[in-house]
Amino acid sequence: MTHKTLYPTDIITVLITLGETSPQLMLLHHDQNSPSLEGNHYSLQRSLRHWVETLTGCSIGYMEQLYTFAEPQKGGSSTTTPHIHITYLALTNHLPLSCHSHLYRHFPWEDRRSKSGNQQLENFIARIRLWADERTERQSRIATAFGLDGLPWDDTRVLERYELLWESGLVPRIPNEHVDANTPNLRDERRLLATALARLRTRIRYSSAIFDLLPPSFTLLHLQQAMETLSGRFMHKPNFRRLVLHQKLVEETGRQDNSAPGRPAKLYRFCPSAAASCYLGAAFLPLE
Amino acid sequence: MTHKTLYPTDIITVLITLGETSPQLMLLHHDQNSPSLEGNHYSLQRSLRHWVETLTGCSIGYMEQLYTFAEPQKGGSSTTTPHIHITYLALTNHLPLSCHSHLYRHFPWEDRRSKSGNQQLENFIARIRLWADERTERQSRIATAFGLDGLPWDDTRVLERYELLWESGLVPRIPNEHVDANTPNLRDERRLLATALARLRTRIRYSSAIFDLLPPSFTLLHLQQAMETLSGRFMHKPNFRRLVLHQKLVEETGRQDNSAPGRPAKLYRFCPSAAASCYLGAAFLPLE
DNA sequence: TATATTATGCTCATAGTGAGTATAAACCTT
DNA sequence: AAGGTTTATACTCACTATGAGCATAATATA
Repeated sequence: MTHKTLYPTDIITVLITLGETSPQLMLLHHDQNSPSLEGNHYSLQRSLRHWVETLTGCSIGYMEQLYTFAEPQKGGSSTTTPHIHITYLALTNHLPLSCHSHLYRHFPWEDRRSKSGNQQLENFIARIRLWADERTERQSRIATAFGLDGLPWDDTRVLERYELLWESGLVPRIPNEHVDANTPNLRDERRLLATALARLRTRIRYSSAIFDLLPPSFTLLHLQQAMETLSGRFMHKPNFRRLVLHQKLVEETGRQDNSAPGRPAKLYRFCPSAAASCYLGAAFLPLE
Repeated sequence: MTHKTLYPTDIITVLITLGETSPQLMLLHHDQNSPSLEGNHYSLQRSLRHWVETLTGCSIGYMEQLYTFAEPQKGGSSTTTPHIHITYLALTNHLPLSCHSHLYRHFPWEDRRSKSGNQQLENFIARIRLWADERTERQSRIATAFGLDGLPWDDTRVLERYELLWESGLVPRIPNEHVDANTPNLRDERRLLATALARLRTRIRYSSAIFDLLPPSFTLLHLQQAMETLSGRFMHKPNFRRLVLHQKLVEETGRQDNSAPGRPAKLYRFCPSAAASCYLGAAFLPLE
């Protein structure tokens, strides 16, 4: 019997909450100092969920495995056994702790609602086209990633965009700052965050995951703004309402929200019975 | 400095080809006996691709990481350090080796084209409803997974279906046979295969991955039958043609296919320029 | 009472889809 | 050579979802 190859492995959870204008995130690093988790994939996610919940005091809704990253150990050559980072995405509607950070601070160009984000994006596109030069391979990657040459902007292509910016040197290759103090030793942490944002945007589009980021009752505008914050795009209000109501995704609570000016909005609650075939990927307003 | 937690880790590649009536698969197990791979996630997939290609003599098209499974080591309790299996999905249009197996042999109920598959599914549904009893939690999982109570059949929910069948005991919990001789020691290998089939069906629906399973030139019927084989459903021929041609996914080669009886069909080739916003998830015929 | 502000409801043109039918081009049989 | 079989390809029609914009309702405030 030969020896098994042993890799240093840790588990990183990207915990997402909804902020005012940006998704908030918190990284939780499960490693050798943490209590050991159950050992099979059925129970691993369950016990990881419990560990995160007790550590942060929040209640996690949607959770899924994101990606497994491998990176060379510090100082080692590229063929020494790499570090393994198994990463998870978790959503919560309330986080008692406050040591989290704005996701769009790391990716301002992913927020197409803001003037500054659009300007930075425009700047990037101009410069990355120079980098691409005449190479058609690069040009077509750029076109699909950034929605050029008649192709539409796809908010879920976060990772493609980040990789192109990284390759072209438009974002610094070695980050000199970290998300928070107890950050894991992932060399390029933004790659993980880009993966998380991409997955998140896919999930809120094709599943009812958005409701795990909202309080139990909400107005349709709250729901719309949550979608807008996460997708980084504005939506058409009447069409968004039609989209949600037509699918019977929500039901009236009978109460109203009087905190805002104007006509008070009805409060709704999520209707899980219609969640199976949920689709919220329409009703976006055109960009620029 | 504390010790890092070390896990025995291997990499399993699920290599998929197109057979006559079923997807074919081959599992490739990269472990301590294999040459070591490059250590970061950029190069890991690249060197894994190269390793698989030289080992099998095929040329891999689409490739992506699937999922990372953890399972307790044999004989160990549930809290000892688990085995880690990092798994990848890879597609090829030609495999010189012949030691592969029919995917639907493991999941006959996933092939809705065959009489026997439909009958087994019907049988399963009847029996799993008894298992669910009055528990609404289980009932709703069953309804979305199997497309009951007015919900549509979703061919990508392979894993949900397999998990329900596993939990209810309708498929044996400990498999007594293996896919091939040099199979990895994954306790429940069918779970990996179900994950692979689910991902595969999603990819051919929303990307141009199907063309990596076809030869360079093909008729529209070849293309349709490839989609039918992988999704396990029949499609509406005129509508499928319209779907493909309208998106300009293919272009004529000028040649014809005279091997089949009847009017000869035009041979087409894939048109990568239109691949960015590829969608082949329509034109399915109704079931039953 | 008038006005601002927001919620909610409605219309209309268009594109995509499901379902079915009609024609075209090959071969085979007699 | 004529007619039939088989498959490819083209077309029609109804319906639904969507994009875009407009109209009305209900509250607060001046």
